[in-house]
Amino acid sequence: MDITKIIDPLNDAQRQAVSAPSRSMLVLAGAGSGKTRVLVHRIAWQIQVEGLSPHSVLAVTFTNKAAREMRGRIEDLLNMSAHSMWIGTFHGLAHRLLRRHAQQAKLPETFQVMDSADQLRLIKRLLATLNLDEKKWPPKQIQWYINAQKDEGIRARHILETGDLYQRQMLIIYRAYEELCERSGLVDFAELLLRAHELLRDNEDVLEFYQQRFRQVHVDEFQDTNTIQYAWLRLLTQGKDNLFVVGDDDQSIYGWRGAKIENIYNFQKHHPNHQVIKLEQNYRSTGHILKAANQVIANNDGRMGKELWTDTGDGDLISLYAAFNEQDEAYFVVERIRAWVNEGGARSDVAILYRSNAQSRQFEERLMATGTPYRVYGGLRFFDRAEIKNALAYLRLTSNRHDDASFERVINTPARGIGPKTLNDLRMIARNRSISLWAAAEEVLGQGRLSTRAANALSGFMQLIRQMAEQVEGLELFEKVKQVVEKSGLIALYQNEKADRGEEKVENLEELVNAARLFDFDADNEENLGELDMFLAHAALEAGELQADDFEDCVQLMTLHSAKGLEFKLVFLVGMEEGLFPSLQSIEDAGRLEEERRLCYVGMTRAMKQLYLTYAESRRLYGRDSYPRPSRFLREIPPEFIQEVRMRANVSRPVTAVKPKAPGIMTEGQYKLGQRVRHEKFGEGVVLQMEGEGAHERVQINFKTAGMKWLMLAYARLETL
DNA sequence: TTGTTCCAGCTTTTT
DNA sequence: GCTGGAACAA
Repeated sequence: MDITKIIDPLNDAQRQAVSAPSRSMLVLAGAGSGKTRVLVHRIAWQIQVEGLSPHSVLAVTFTNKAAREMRGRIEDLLNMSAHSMWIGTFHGLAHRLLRRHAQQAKLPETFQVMDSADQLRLIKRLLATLNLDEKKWPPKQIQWYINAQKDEGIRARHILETGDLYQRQMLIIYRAYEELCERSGLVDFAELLLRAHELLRDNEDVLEFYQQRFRQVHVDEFQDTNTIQYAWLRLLTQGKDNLFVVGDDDQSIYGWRGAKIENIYNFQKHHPNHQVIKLEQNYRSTGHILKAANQVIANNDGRMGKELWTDTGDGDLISLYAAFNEQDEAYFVVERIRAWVNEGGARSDVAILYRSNAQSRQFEERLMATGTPYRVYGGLRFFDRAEIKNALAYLRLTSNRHDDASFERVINTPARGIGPKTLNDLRMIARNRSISLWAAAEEVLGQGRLSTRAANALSGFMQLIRQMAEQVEGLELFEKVKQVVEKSGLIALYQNEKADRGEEKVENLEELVNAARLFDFDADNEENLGELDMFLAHAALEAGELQADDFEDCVQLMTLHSAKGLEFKLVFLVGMEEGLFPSLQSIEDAGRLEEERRLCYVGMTRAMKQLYLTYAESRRLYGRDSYPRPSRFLREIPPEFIQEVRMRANVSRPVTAVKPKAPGIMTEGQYKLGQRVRHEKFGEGVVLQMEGEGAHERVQINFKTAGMKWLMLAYARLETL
């Protein structure tokens, strides 16, 4: 047995965590301290050294990506398939449990998972049937309310009626919502977790089975768990002392969506026999970056206490740039990126991180103007697109006719003359009789109380669904999808769409067929689902990153939230201004301000080599000019770690002066065309072209050995020969 | 059924 | 100041 592979790459603290005897364990893993590595090696250790069966392993993450990575790394390390281990997201694993025990979970075998967009639509529909005004009862707010209740494990029947009108109305809606989901066999994301918890709580045999099976339970990003997730973990590990959690209280940035940092403290209370191990050695960033980040986060109260360190030296100072306005900020950042690339850096090693998505535009424009490839994270995901959802709705209906959400979605897409009036009638009947819309439609048609036109349209639609279901029977999955996409008329609909995006939608539908072809169906899956239902669940649970240009060398643009867990050699943390970061909404509340500070900590610790902080002295926000003060987080960084960058030659450059300059040949300035120069790194070369002026002046040089390069004059430190 | 106009709202996001 | 959604008109 070769355990050196498992143990050797670890430092002392990591090794201690990995090789500790089975017990409750809390690993406080600072940013870049090898958190995933510890988790992966811990599991490998237990299997190889302690003889744990892979079958007895449960490992839970938050994202599909993290789950995939963990599985992959375990397989690499152990050189075996991790097939029999339960490694997945909370939602994915809850889904699996519910499929296996649908009956005991009091769910129909055919239940379908809906994503948040589906949920929102369902709520809007519900409001209509309840005759409630969306203005007075915003659907978003209702969605938030319902999910918040579920995250806390609270059902409508647990809520006591109070005199509060708002509360009472919410309760009425929550009740009706539960009823509707029940009837349609629909399960939202929060419901997956809550149901799974109830399943274990209320069925002793099921609980015992899984308690026996999962001898070791591992959790990633524990600081992000919410109440019900932790309760679920506790049930599974009750009385077993076998819960191994990894997390970082300083990186808890999802409090606003129900994550309970308190779970870390409660873990210690609930597991008196637990051990805490801190991972503080950082393998990512330079000393200056870490020291600055430590100082910032030290301003928070009630931390578990952790200080990152590195033995690889201090590195460069952190650069601070005070931009004239947001355009100047973008100009500066992009020029720096170009200098980085000119000096041989990869664009994919560079990230621009911002607090809110709206900030990306300025940078995109500059990047575009300079022809710098970039990629913005956090756009629409593949399975979130309307055309894809429509196709899936048709597929769902062929599989389960009583899926009301899907029924409503496509009953008039493409338009077939079934208007709101007919639909409303159906809704009323369905609601009064507690049946599905499909059943209501059948009934109405049987009674013949619709106008001929409406009746024809409706029966035409139902006929179409029945026909599709029949035709598709027995076909391969991708054939099914292909048939449905065509027969439903969706392709034709989008082909005729004159707007430029019609073509793209058709392509996306083709891509869906392709996704179905590539779908890796596990025939003896533990959920005993058919291939189609499995595919549908996959679509809901995994929204799918769709960037095909992953391979292109791109500058990365994303919010601070989506940057968590990633690392880049060169990081720009932009918009460091009061009101933006920390955001206006968080400034008043001490708790939320601390979360912003953690976000700042997360952002800073993404940087490996160089960190730039920028803010604008004036910024156009919501149509008016604002003159924000620099972020308080800047003041929390000791000045000795910061170097101020002043790139502007003339301080009061007019706003509009920052235009992309056409590359032209200029002979001004210090250098002349054909001038021979020497560069520290690239050696000797000849100046071929020049552009820009003042601090933005750049020259193109053909180096003897390093080839053609564009260099920023201000930084290149060229020596004339 | 489609196109236009008007108006509120405006962090962060995974499943 | 822009955007998305809803209301309204043709």
